[in-house]
This record gives sequence, C-alpha cells and structure tokens, in this order.
Amino acid sequence: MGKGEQTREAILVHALGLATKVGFEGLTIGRLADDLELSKSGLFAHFKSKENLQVQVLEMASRRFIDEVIKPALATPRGERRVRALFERWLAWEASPSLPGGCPFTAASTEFDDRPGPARDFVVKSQKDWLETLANTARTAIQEGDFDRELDCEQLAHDLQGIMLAYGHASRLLNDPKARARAERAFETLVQSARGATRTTSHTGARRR
Amino acid sequence: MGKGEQTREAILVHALGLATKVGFEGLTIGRLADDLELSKSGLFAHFKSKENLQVQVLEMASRRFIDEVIKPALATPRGERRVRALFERWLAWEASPSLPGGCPFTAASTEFDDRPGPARDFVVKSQKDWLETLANTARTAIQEGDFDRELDCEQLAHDLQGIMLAYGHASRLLNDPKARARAERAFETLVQSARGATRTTSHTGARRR
DNA sequence: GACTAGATCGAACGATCGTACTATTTTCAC
DNA sequence: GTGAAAATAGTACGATCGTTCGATCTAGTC
Repeated sequence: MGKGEQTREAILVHALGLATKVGFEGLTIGRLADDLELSKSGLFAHFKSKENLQVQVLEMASRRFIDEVIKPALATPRGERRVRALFERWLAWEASPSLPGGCPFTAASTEFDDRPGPARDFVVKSQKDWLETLANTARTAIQEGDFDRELDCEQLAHDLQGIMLAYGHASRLLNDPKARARAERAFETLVQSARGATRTTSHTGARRR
Repeated sequence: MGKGEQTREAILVHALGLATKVGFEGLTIGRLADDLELSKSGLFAHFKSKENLQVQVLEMASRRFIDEVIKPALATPRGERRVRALFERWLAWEASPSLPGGCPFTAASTEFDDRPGPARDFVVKSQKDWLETLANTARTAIQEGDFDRELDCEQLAHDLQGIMLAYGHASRLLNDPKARARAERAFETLVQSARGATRTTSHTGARRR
C-alpha cells in the first residue's frame, strides 16, 4: 500500500467516526484537515470533491459492516442461530467505539433520503442489500426447520430494521438504560412468532412482563 | 395577532416544511429569507439566533403533532380503538403534504442526538412525552379489557416507535410501495400480542403470509 | 393626524465553506 | 543516487454562513 492509500485510509477512518456524530453534510474538509494535521488542499486532493468523500466514507462503512457483522454471522450454523448471530453482531456494530455516534447508515438514511445523488444511491443500495441478506438468512432458517414455512421473510427483515432503529433512538437520543433490553425483547418476540410455534406457554412471551 | 406574530408564523410554517427535507442544521437564514422574500436581517430579527429558530420550529412541530395526532385520537373511545387511532393519525402525519420530508422529529432525533443544546433538549422531551402518551393509552386499553393485564406498556410504546421509524425508512429512503402495508402488518401483530389472546387461529397471524 | 414602538431593510463583519491553481516536498523504481 | 511521479502544502477565489448595527419604514395608540 503506497503512501497515498495509507493516508487516504486514515482520513476515511477518521471521517467515518466523525460522520456518525456530525452527519455527512456536517463533515467538513477543513475540520478533517485540522484533526489529521494535514492541509486542506492536501486532504482535498485525495477525493476531488466533497460528494466523493462522502461516498467513499460510506463505502468504507459498508466494508466494515460486512467484515464485522455479516461475515462472522456466516460462520455460524445456518438457521435461527445465524439470524441471532446477525442480530447480536448488529447490536455490537451499533455500539462500536469507532462509531461514536452510532450506525452511519442510520444517519445517512435520514440525511440523504431527500437529496438525490451518488451518496443517496449508495445508501439505498446498501440498505436493500442488507434487508435482502436478512430475508435470505431467514429463508435458510425456514429450510432448517427453525422458522415457519409461511413466514414472510421480507416482513421479518423490515421488522428487524425497526427494532434496530428504535434501539438507536432509545439509546442515543433518550439515553434509555433499558434500550438494549427492549431491543432484545422485541427480537425474541419476533423470533418466537417467526417460529410459528403454538406459543401458549406464558413466560416466554416477550411482550409480557 | 400583530404583524410580527403573523410573519413569524409564516416563517415557521415554511421552515418546518423545509427542515423535513434539508434537516435542522441545513436550515439557513438566507435560504428562508429568499423563499419568503424577506431580508436576511429582517427575518433574523424574529429569532435572534439560529438555535432559537430551530427550537421554535420544533415547538411548532410539536403543537401541530398534538393537534393532528393526539387530540383527534383522544376523541375516540378509550381502549384498543384509541391506540389504533393514534397509530393511524401517526401514519397520516408522517405522510402529511406539509411535511414533504417526513416526520421532523425523526430528522431531529438523528441530527441532535450527538449535539447538546436546547434543540436536543426539546426533542428529547417531546419524544419522552410521546412515548408516555403511547404507554398511557395502552394502559387505558388494559383497563378497558382490550389488552392483557400483564402487558408491558413501555415496551409496546418502544415497539411502536420502531414500526414508525421502519416505515419512514422504507417509504422515504427505499421508496418501497409496500412500506405502508408492512407498517400496518407489524402493527396488527403487535396489537394481537398485546391482547394476549390465546392466538391459536392461523390466518390472523400477521407475520404469516 | 402625530407620535412611538415595532417591523423590516441594507450593508457590512469575520468565519468558514468547497474548490482551483501552482509550488514544493516526498516517495519509489531504476 | 537520480529522475519521474505522486503526495502534500500554500494561497487565493467566490459564495455563503450567522450575526450586528444603524437607518428606514409601517402599524397601531392617543
């Protein structure tokens, strides 16, 4: 890896962490240059435009997400266990110290949903891929006999998104100490219903106290 | 209402709509002045600081939310029906034409969660109030005998937030035409489980196809 | 209808934004 | 070690940011 790649990488690492706190529009060439003790123009030369920088930060986030969430989960056995692994890794990702402001895709989603351009395009693609990964994993759980054959896997993926978004909302905005417990409880309820079990036993119902 | 109040109101109305698209940091005095054909300084004089403007926009959003979502729902009978009314009005709010970029609190939540200040404080308060309203309404549904006595009302409120956040994500970012159906389905599942019914009947399970 | 308080404007401020250019320095292959 | 290429710095640009201030205009009161 040449010198250029090296500093470019360092810039992106720092920019990613910063973006989770100040957003992608809040990312500033000057601020980055100051933090990394580079000249504005020297830093700028690596990206040729701010839009480009934003996209590259998103690409790095995507690579990291795959490495830290998806790949490890693929190492676990197919079926419900893999769904659980995805969820657990996802929770860890959301709370990663290198992402002090939480999931960058959550930030990017609300920031770019009304602003067309390559950054938005990339976020859309990433999120669709991710939902598809979730749905596909649920499908393997059906094949394994863990989940009900009639399960709507896309709905499950969508509901999981909701759980994670609510988790970020509760933990970061509201500082709710129960946020994680809430997320886990919602997850258990979802899995329970995905199993399609007769579910008459009382204490497993996650929606009950 | 004096002249000042009048234009202040007009500014806030426009600013609220704009904020849903460009965010609260993206709100700009110059842009607002241009749109409303006022001078920058004339507009600025109404608020004395940008932070103040942001807070006042949030306050207006809060008043509107109470008028358009909470109050109408309070006019419906207590119990599950009122919970349903809240959810329906909430969906309508999220898609209101005067909020072209979706729910302003969703935007504000991710924008301010890492930026201390009065704007963040107000958002936190608003969201806590809202969750409490949801939980309290669920409690009345217990009293009415609609929901299970063992229902965790705060968890239900939290889960409803997740449904709405996922709805915004799917409809605005992903342009998913099924977004609304997904939200409704998730809601029905949640209500079903809140009822604590023995729920052995097959075709009502919202998680099934 | 005059007077006053409030509303609006115009111009300017320092700061910072993204970006463009030209130098200078550093890296790396030979 | 030298020379070409790549990486970085320096400086400047026009635009726009939030904010200030004094002047002008307008609304509402007596």
